[in-house]
Order: sequence, then C-alpha cells, then structure tokens
Amino acid sequence: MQPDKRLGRDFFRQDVLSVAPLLLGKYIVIINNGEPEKFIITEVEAYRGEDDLACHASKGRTNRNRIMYAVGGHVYVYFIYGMYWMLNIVTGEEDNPQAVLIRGINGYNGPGKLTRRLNIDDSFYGEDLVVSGRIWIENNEAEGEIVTGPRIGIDYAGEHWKNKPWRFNLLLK
DNA sequence: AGCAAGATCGGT
DNA sequence: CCGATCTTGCTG
Repeated sequence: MQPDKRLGRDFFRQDVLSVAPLLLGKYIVIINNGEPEKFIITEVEAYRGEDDLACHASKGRTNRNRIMYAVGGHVYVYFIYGMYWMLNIVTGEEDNPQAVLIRGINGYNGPGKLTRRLNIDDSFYGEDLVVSGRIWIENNEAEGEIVTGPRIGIDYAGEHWKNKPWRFNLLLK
C-alpha cells in the first residue's frame, strides 16, 4: 500500500502567504484522457483578502469570485483577455477570500500557457482538490532556490499593493 | 444597455 | 508597443 501523497484540507486552510511558497516544488496532478499527468509547480502569486487591491475580492463578493470565499482547497478559474483561463487555488478559512495564482509549471511558464497544456477551463470552477477525481496536489520535495518579487500585471492596484513581494519563483536545480 | 479594462501572450 | 478577443463589473 502506497502512502497517500495528496495534500489534505489542513494544508490549504493556512494563510495564502504560507501556502503560496509551500506549493513550490509540489506536484499538480491532472487526469487527461484517463491518465494522470504530473507537473512540478514552479511559480505562484498570492492574492490576499478584500483589502488587497490586486485581489479580485477587493470588489467584494461577486458571481465570479464567490468561490474565493469558500474554505481552502477549492479551484478558482476565470477567463481573461478573451482567450486565457487562469488557474487559482483558494486558501484560508471560509469567508476569508484568498487564492494562489499558478503562474508556472515545469516546462510551461505563464499562467495562460499552462492552463492550455492542462486543458483547464470553467468546468474546473469550484473543484475541491481534497476530494476531486481529476485534479489534486501531491507532496513532493524539489531541489532549487526560491526567488520572490512583485506580482505581475497589477498596475491598477496602486504602488502599495503592487510592490508587495508576493510572487514566488522556484529555480529548479 | 453600453462600455472600459483586464492576475496574458506573441508578434513588430 | 500593439492587437486579439470576450467576460465582467460599473455606470446610467
């Protein structure tokens, strides 16, 4: 019997600033054509609560962002620029809207490119990584250096939020 | 009902 | 820097 490597609820319940860097090096597993595919997570960004002007929850609860208010472990996907799906993982406790944007996986850098590779679309909205049969996160240790920096593409959020070093990049050894 | 902007990407 | 392409949330 193999140990269950899937991450459970307690992992995703933590604050987004804890979960985001912890996701680096772990596997995202997705079932495509019946076969599981594994990719190492290499780049993420944290979006933290209604106060964070870069976070979709800064507008309060809307039909698009409502899943961010669920307990950690749910999937938040949204469509942007008329052609790209963004993949996010909700974190924290219920009614504390936070999420980690997955910006890179091994071999595919860029949030729009990786969702195309994984076949992520709106059918994944609200999926629960703790129990889902087609997408989950597995524990893994990867060797590499972690670099932090400001989040990308959020000029609209103002200097204060734009400057926060909430992007985490794993440079694989 | 109409509109401006967007957590992007690839080509000039 | 610019266009593609369409959903979203805000304004009226």
